[in-house]
Formats: sequence, C-alpha cells, structure tokens
Amino acid sequence: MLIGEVSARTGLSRRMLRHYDELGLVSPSARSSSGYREYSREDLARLLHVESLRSLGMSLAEVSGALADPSRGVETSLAELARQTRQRIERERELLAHLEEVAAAGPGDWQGVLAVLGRLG
Amino acid sequence: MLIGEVSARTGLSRRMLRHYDELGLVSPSARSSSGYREYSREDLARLLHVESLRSLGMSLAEVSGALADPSRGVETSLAELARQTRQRIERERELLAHLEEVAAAGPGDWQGVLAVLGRLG
DNA sequence: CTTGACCCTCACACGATGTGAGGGTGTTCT
DNA sequence: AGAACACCCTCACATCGTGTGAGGGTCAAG
Repeated sequence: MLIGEVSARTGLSRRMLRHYDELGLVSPSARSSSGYREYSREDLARLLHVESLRSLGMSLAEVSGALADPSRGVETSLAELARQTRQRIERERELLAHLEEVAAAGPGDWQGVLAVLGRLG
Repeated sequence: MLIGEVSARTGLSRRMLRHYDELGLVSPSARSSSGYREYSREDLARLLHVESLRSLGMSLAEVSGALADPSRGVETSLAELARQTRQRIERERELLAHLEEVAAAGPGDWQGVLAVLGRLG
C-alpha cells in the first residue's frame, strides 16, 4: 500500500507518515524499486497503535519509548496516562456542559459564555 | 499583581504570559515605573476566559478573534467547537475505558493494550 | 551595601506540522 | 510514441506553542 492510501485510511498526512518513518517510529517494511514507501498490513496496525497512544496525549518520543521497551516501566506510565486522561476529560466535560447550557439559553449571549467560562477557569 | 503571582495562580508560565502580552491577547493594564507588568483583576479574568477557550481546543489566534469580535459568527464557531469537543471527549473516553480494562486485567499485558488500542484505532 | 528573589528583553531551540520547489514514475488516452 | 495526469521522492524553509538561558535592572531584608 502506498503512502497516499495509508494517509487516506488513517487520516494522517503524507508529511507525518514520512516523519514517523524518519524517526523510526513507523517505517514501511519495504520500498518499491523506484523508492516508493510500501506499507504492509502490520505497518498499518502499528500506525494504529501509535495513533491510539497519541490520542491519549503521548508525545511521539513517549510512544516511541513505550513501543520500544514494552516490558519496563510501562504499567506506571500507563497508569499515569490514564490518570491524566481521566482528569482532562473531566475538565473538558465540565467546560462543555456550561458551554452548551449558555448556548441553549439563547443565541448571542457571548458575554454569558465568557462569564461562565471565567467562573470555571 | 506581578507576573510571578499571576503565573502561580493561573498555572501559565511567565514565558506564556509575556507571549500573550506580545500578541495583544492579554496585556497587563499597567506597567510599574521600572517596567514590571502589573496585572489587574480584570486582566486575570480575561486570562481565565482565554484559558477556558484554549482548553476546549481553540488556537491563540482563534481565541483572539473570538474575543475581539464577540458579535459576529461566534455562535457558529461556538456550536462547531462544542461538536468537536463532544466528539473528542467521546473518543478519549472509549480509549480510556479499554485502557483501564486491560490494565486491570493484570499487570504486564502491554501487548493486550496494544491489541485493544489497535482495534479501536 | 550586599544578597537573594524578583523583573525585563532578546534570542535561540525544539516538537509537531504545513507548504512548496524541483524532480522522478507509472498509467492512461489519443 | 508521446503527452497528460496523478502519484511518489527529497530537501528545506515556515508556523505555533513552548522552554531555556544570557545579560542585565529593581527592590526589600539582613
């Protein structure tokens, strides 16, 4: 599978796929004779792992570390990750709830939104 | 209130407070005779507004726009913001649930985590 | 008057990401 | 066969949000 298709399937830009390759985070398992990146089904799976971890807030370096050494210190960082994520979600849910409340209260009440958000701050 | 105290209260770094000032996003309403930034209570409120919007995913430029022109197009962007946030939260909650499930299933099952995350991807 | 804790500006650096130039490859249509 | 088009490649510069540190003032307390 060439980079364009992988990009379409995963939603990652060609640019970022090349970047992941460069970092050694996810490298296509082959190159065509003309130098095109050829991604296998496993490469795709690895990409999905990476993206899942990313979407929970890990940096590329952290993901890299986690995938490189799955046996050591992983539970700790996993627990920590879960904690942070839980917290972030909670905060966002609060913000969102108030946002919707004010939005529903009537259009145009931007000042109201600000007030609410400020109170939450 | 000087920058250090504002930083401590808001959790924003001194660096970023200076950056916001530079951008004109939140400028301290006064400077001491020796050039120190002096933040008023209103400045602090504005900072909280900004941070609330930021934490829902707006870029500094977007926040800037929203605060600069609260009357136009705001409801739309507000609704869009809510939609995206809701979606993101939902996704993160899913990811987190599976993460915790696998983590609880026993320590060391990192491969299991990956498998689950992959399926979710 | 020195020390320590603040503050200032400036500038360079990094991670994640976009954009575009300059150039090959490969399929498809005439 | 040749032209057109949609891909791919590398390289390099750009943007945004941040951190870090150098070089230097300010000011209250010992």
